[in-house]
Amino acid sequence: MRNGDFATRLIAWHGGHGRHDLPWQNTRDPYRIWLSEIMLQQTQVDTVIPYYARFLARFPDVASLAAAPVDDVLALWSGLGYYARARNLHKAAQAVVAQHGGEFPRSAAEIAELPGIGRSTAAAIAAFAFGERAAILDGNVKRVLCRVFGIDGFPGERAVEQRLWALAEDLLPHTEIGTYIQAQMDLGATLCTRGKPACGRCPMTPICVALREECVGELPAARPKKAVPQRHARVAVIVAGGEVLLERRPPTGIWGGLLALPEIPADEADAARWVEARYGLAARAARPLPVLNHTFTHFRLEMTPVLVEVERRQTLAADDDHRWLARGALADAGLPTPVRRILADLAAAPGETPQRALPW
DNA sequence: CATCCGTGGAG
DNA sequence: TCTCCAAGGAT
Repeated sequence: MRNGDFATRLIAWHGGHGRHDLPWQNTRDPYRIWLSEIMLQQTQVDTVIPYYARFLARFPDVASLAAAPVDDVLALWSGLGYYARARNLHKAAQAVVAQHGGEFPRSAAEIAELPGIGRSTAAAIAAFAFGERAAILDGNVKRVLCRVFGIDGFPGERAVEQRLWALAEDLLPHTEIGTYIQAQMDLGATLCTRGKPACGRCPMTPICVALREECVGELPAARPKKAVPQRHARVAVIVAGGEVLLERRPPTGIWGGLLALPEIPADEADAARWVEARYGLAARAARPLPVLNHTFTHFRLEMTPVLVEVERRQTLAADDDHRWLARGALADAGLPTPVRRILADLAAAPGETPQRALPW
């Protein structure tokens, strides 16, 4: 087959069977396209849609995003994961304002210089917004190419990925780039899916190597298995006067830069004493709350929240790294999902004694 | 280059 | 309950 057949089939299929009404389509505004591409990194369409709408309502353009405090950006990202995306998005917006006069750069090469934007994302933005002839290589494209061209080996391996990039470049049509890029994503997302691909409705049926050799289910090759480590953490739910103390996490590592519950050192037996010593707050009592398990891609975390009620919060003033959060402000705070869950459960649970008001 | 970085859906 | 990984990028 000729390379051109791939694009021709794809574009023809997309007219009648592709997706045309996603919230980030039907625009050439690079800001809206950029935001969607970042949110969609390692994240499925249905998950992104409500976040995308809320984010755009609050930050309709690059200038408003650049001018915002990073905490406001993280708050709108809360629950979406991979929070470095939000921090990089904010940094990139400021770079567009400071270094490009508020105008989004127009070439894939320049776009890729911005933080959080790699080769594939830069190509998608340049293609959709400016019609540049640039290849993408996301999960959808990797899966489709591995199957249609019968490429074996785990796509995360350098050699396989290089081969896929070269192939993606070779397959690029000379016209209708935006449609072609979108069609690649649509084919992978709606027909050539990971499990149960709909080969019967696929435009690549006549040319698909995996289909012909009956190895669609084996391609692309799976990621090599690795043991997932189990970690444990105790976190302090420090409550005073209906507010809970949050502490900013270090800029690197899990939940970097987010406000979260303070982590109690593993060798610290007495949570109440630790709170008194570290924060100068007089603790009345400490009691464990229900354990919560959270699974990440690369480890599991068993979190044990310990409720520590303190006399008053005046001795520890809020600063940039410490915040007292009222229950009503929970929804608007940039918290990691398990922390949000712990606090929501606490707010919903009955008090320790029926007569006493909820601690928070 | 292998590892790290979140969360939720699907099977 | 468990596995696998989705519109990847930074280090």
